[in-house]
Amino acid sequence: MKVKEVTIYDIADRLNISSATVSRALKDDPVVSKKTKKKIFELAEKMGYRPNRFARDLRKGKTNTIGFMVPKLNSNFINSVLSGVESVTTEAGYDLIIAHSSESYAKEVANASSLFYKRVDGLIASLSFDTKDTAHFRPFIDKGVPVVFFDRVIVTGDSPTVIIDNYKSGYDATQHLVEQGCRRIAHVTSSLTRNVYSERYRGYRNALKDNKIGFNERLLIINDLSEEAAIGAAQQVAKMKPMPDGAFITNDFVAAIFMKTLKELGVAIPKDLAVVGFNNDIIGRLVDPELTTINYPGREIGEVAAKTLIDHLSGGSNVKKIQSIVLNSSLVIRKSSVKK
Amino acid sequence: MKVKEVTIYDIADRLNISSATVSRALKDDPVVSKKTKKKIFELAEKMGYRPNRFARDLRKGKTNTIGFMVPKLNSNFINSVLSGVESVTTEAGYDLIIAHSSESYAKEVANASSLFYKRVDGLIASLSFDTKDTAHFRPFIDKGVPVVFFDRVIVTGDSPTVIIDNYKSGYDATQHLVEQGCRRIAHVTSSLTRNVYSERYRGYRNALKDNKIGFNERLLIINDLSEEAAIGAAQQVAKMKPMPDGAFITNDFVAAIFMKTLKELGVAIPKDLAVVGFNNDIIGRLVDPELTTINYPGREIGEVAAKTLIDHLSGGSNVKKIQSIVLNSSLVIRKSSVKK
DNA sequence: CTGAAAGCGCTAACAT
DNA sequence: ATGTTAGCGCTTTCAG
Repeated sequence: MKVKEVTIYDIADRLNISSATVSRALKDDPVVSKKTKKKIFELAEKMGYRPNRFARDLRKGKTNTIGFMVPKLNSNFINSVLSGVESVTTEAGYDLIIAHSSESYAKEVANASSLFYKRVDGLIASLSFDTKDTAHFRPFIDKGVPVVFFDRVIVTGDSPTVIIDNYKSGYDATQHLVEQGCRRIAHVTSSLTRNVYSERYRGYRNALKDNKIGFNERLLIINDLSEEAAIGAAQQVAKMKPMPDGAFITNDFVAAIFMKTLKELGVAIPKDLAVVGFNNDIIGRLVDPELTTINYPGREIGEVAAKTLIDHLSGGSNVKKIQSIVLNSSLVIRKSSVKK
Repeated sequence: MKVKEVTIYDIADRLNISSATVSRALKDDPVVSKKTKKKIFELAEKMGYRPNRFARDLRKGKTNTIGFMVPKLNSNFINSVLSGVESVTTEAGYDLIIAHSSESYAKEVANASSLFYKRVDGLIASLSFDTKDTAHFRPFIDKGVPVVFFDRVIVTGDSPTVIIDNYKSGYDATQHLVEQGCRRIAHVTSSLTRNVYSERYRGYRNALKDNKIGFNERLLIINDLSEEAAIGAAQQVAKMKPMPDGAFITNDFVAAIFMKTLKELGVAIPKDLAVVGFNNDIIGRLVDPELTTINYPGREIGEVAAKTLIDHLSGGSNVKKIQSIVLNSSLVIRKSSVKK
């Protein structure tokens, strides 16, 4: 059943020329005459020739493959990033291998090793919740395989990061709540060892401070951003006396569930409690009231990360020279936070 | 900067044995003595050896790669499927190459060709809206590369399909609306050339018929399932006189936007109009009222599709013998449809 | 149990 | 403008 594959030798034989000429012609090398090129293309087409990538990769020592390492796949944000990455890499002729860690450090380390053995030409990565260090990226750096981090990053000095200004976004979100008259603002977020969350938290703290509002540790709720955690956070907030009058929540999914749970508990939003989310997922426009959020341009992040990597790969810029690329983010005000 | 890669020859040289023995040892071939194996493993580890996949692939003539062709990536359902596929293929040691067509037939054809040239060992695919035929899958079949379709499928006789019973699901959804007292039931769906939509439509029609409700062509709204289309459908429905009292909508995202738009137009849901969606996306539980829907087990579909493919690849079952695998789906009743 | 050697298909010197 | 040839790293007969 298995049909024999056509090789450049088969083409060469039939045309009584050398395989080298065929190889050159197929790459459209200008050194080959138009006439022979034409003959070769036609015959290749006719014989159903398809180039053998392994032979080529083996010869050239590169895979034309880029690794995409993320904590999860079932997130709107990650999927936007992926679509941005995909469009750029495809355009540039690279394949993508996707690996996700389910937010586990151990799995992330395993994935790194797997991609390393698969010899990806470059890596685009965002870290898991509990990733402690970047030792597992060392092999890539040591072998000269460029790595670009996005979103959840660690600045290593070897790999650029593509991010937004999480500090400013956190500050803006909090400031907005203050301007709406909120004085007891809860912050629902996740592990503060991750830059994205710690920066947003720092923005929250500083906005409070600049408005002379004391920080209340009980209003800081740290969890794993799961559905259960979101429900728990809402229940916790509803029980507080006095109840908070605002909440800055580090992602839209959690914010949506948080709002829903509070509504079920009889809390009016935004009247009793104003809510600001993060990410600008589509979900924020489907819930009632519509969710104020921070627009986080996933697709652009993906495009920039991929472009940076490919630039480096094609000998353009050097990835080591870039520490970070910061994209614009902005507050999107909707009904969930407007008290006035 | 580029560090030379360690090969089996380097290991062989250092140990004064042949590369063949090293190769065998590395594969844990029982024919190699425990002692030499141990030495080899240790040295390989120490020298930082990593096998060269292209050399191996070149030699063996297979890529250990599976193609995943879908119409889009930004869909909850597709992502569930992907996560199911990913877990199975990773487990079995296959890489995944992902290609999406943005619902374009032309792009789908191009993707098929690209994956064909990349010599994937197998293919898992779901068709675009306007895909007319499966000629672009012919090359795979002809070369003996197995293809498994899921969700949006065409029965070819060569490739199995993994699906749910869309007819029954459509019937159940409609029947449920009838039982809630609906008599003028709109159906919002997409291109009836795709099996999923035509089958659901058939279920809708037959449920109406079995309940002696006449079919009204004006209540059938066909669009591209975009946000704009969903808004348009809602506006269209709101203007009808008499207004429909129920709607069966072919996906949850569209249903959510449809409901939201109607609510803004002053229509009470479910009282004035009951809604049933399709897919059981998380979004359905976040909107108000919560959305009645058909549970469509994406992850299981992905797992089954991948297992079927890999089974075939490892010489287990023969993919040609299976025409289709139908997984269970079921009606999930929530507030958006309950009038009583 | 181990070794020698051919060859997978392609590319890139180095000729001519 | 084209041909010759070596070799990328591995697996797999075939021999011992």
